[in-house]
Amino acid sequence: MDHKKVRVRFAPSPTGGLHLGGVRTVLFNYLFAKQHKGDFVLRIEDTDQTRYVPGAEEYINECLRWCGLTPDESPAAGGPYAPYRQSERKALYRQYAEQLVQSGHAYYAFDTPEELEGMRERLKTPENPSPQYNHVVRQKMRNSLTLPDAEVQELLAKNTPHVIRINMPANEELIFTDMVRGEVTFNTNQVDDKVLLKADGMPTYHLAVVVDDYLMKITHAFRGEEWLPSAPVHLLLWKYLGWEADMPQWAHLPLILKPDGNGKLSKRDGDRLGFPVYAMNWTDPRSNEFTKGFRELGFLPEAFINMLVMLGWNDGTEQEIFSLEELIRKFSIERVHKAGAKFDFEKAKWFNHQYLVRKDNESLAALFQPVLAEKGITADPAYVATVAGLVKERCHVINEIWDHGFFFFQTPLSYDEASVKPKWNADKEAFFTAWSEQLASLSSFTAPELEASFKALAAEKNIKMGELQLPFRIMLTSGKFGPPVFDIAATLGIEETKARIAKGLEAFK
RNA sequence: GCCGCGUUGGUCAAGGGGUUAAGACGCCUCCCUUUCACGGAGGAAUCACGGGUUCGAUUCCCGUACGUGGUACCA
Repeated sequence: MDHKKVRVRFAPSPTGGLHLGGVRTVLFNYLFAKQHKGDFVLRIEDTDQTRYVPGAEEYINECLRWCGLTPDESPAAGGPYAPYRQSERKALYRQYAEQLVQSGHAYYAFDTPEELEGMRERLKTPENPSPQYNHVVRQKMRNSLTLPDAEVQELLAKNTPHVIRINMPANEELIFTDMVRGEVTFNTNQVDDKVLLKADGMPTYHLAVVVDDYLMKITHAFRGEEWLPSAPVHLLLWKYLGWEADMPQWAHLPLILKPDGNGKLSKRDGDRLGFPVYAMNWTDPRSNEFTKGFRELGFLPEAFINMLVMLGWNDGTEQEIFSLEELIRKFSIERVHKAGAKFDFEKAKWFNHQYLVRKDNESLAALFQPVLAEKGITADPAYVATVAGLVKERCHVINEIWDHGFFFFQTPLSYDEASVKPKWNADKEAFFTAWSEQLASLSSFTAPELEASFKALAAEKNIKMGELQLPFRIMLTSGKFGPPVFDIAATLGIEETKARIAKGLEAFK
């Protein structure tokens, strides 16, 4: 093989939020590059000016930063092959398209959008619902293959709007080796004369991807499986441009599918099924449509990444939890699955839970502070860390720390009285009144101390612990949930504990 | 329609001519815990179908079915 430095790229178009599948493509690119001590470049494919969405590029940068998958070269960071935004490379592409026209591998086409539409309408039949501009149809269209030379020259001279199309050969078998699928075969009859250069002078994806991959010395091209059908166009372009020897190795990654079948996972499915599809919150600046993201839902980036990598890849062992460093070491494109994977949000939450439990309390507290701030609550970092430590094993996402620990930040307003009242009596009331009184005499307000004195008094008054613990819990938390009661009391502190006992006693009467 | 790609429990998946066909998520039962979780022990559940090849196919080949992607001056 060769000894070229590995260079890969992620080439999104800035049209909106970054999809799960996009992040996974980034991840595979990144892991492969880092494993081979290569470069990972971010290239923005903004050749469709009508679809450009302001803010989308910044959003992509921020997603990558959050995930810890920072590109070595990008529009923001620059690099030896700048610019990395295709709109800024516009002037570059035309010469290559013209070169292809010269060599007979491409031609000018003057058909207007209306004429194309008309052709499709005319040729459409039940057997052929989408007629292509192919080697037979092009004979009847207005292009430099059918028009007299003089007319072509005149049209060009008059700046008549035109595109440049690839001249797909008839009936050629194209074979290439895909890193995940092995040998893949196509017949050129099945692919149409794709537009290479649009009327506005911008290249289409097809031209831009090969020109830029060549110019940027990309060695391995990973992209979603949806690109497989247009691979023959790209293969031919590499060949016709005379760059065959430098063509990257292709890897078409399996898609991430809807959990309930039928198609690629889309952000619509997330809304419909109640889970995020985008990495981070995204608001479309034009429609103001809001789509929630994994980050804001309370996912940890390392868990998000781990969950994504397992969708289509495994190392052959039973291990499921991997750090980024470990993934860089162990990842192999050969072990990537060929088939698409249905997204399972339950499993995604399980991954996050694994990371939540392992994470230190201080970090969790820091991540949880914004959630508290949103509720107008200010709390001491050390206190929040204690709470996080107490409730984390029952949370799937950061935000759930609130669901399982809200009572650490606010006194219960109402109680699960149905679980207390039926068995409530004067003896129990007396117990709590007495115990509350003696709290001040404890040598330390800690869980073991509290439990010891609680037990002692219960024994003295001849009441079973179980009969007492539940009411106590409900006084403190309002319901049947939460960490061990004495841990809660110890965390709350003596004043708050006494206050809650008093308040509970009132409510249970 | 045509073309490409795919198909191991509900989901993610290991395996790959002879196996009791791993493991994880989820689900169910029990234990732990007089809360909820964590944890532990069990359980139900899988090789799409039909032909070959073979002494033997989940595994190799061919069909079929199904799924999925593409079929734009979108990426």
